[in-house]
Amino acid sequence: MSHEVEKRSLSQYLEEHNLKHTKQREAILAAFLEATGHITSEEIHTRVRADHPNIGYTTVYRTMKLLCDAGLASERRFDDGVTRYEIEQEHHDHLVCLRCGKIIEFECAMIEKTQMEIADRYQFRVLRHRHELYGHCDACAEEVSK
Amino acid sequence: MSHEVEKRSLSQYLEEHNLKHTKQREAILAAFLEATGHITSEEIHTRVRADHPNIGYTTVYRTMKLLCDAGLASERRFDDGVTRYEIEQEHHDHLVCLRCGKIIEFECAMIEKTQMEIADRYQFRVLRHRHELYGHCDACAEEVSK
DNA sequence: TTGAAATTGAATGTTAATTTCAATACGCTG
DNA sequence: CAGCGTATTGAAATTAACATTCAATTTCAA
Repeated sequence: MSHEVEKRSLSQYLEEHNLKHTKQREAILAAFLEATGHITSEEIHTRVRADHPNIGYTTVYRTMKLLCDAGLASERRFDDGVTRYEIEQEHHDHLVCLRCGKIIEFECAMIEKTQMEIADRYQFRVLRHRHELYGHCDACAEEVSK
Repeated sequence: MSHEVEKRSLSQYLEEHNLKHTKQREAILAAFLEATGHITSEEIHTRVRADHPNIGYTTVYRTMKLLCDAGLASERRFDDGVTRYEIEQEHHDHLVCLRCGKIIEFECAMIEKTQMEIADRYQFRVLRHRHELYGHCDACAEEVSK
């Protein structure tokens, strides 16, 4: 059985917060971890339903919020207006293809540093940021120019 | 009379696209230009109503889209989920205070350059980007720490 | 096993954006 | 300057995504 670390992490969070350990939560966590990339609650719902036909969308929706609180997932909302979830990991930013929806992650210490300098200049305390580059990925750029 | 340049610019756009020149469009443009900063259609509607009580929200909404198409305004949507409009100008990014809503503009050639280098690395053609730093402005940071 | 408390999920509510459609205004054309 | 085709207007309805409600059900500690 995989994802043992995450399962334990969820259990710990549930215990610490006097929340209950349910099959639904377990199943949703598993479905989320098995998927790769940036996935919507809808998509997670579809996947989780394959094995657990009675799990409702609302439960998926609420569980994803819970996984975010528990530090296992993080929420992203790009310009298409739908919320997606990704596995929580080191901070990074995104390249988003406007044609095929492909999402590439990047991180750049230089930009992070520069951005703090800018904030300082305005006496601004940065709590979080978003930095997204929208355009066309390699394959789509080729298609478009045809 | 002020905003002559913008008025002419709008007229030209309307003519070129076989659209009609109406009092509403004129009034909405004026209200938008008189306001400073990042304003919602709601707010523009309220302002324009002071002088023109019969102009409906829908018209403001549509006219703001039109002004964007005409290159006079640009649309922004920060993490609070409401769309705001700003006067079209040189490219820049934003610092957004999560407490008071204050929006500070910044621009940084260094970051722009670095970001293009990153895109190149992934063979990605950037068409636009968003770079937003969320946190507390000077005054709010002080309040919060009290 | 039992019962208080948390969870579930269908249905409903919310919020902001967007579209519909009948009435009206614009601005050519004659 | 009157007529007329087309664009525009604005109130109301619709949509889309997120969020909440509540009665029924499940969990888990005692």
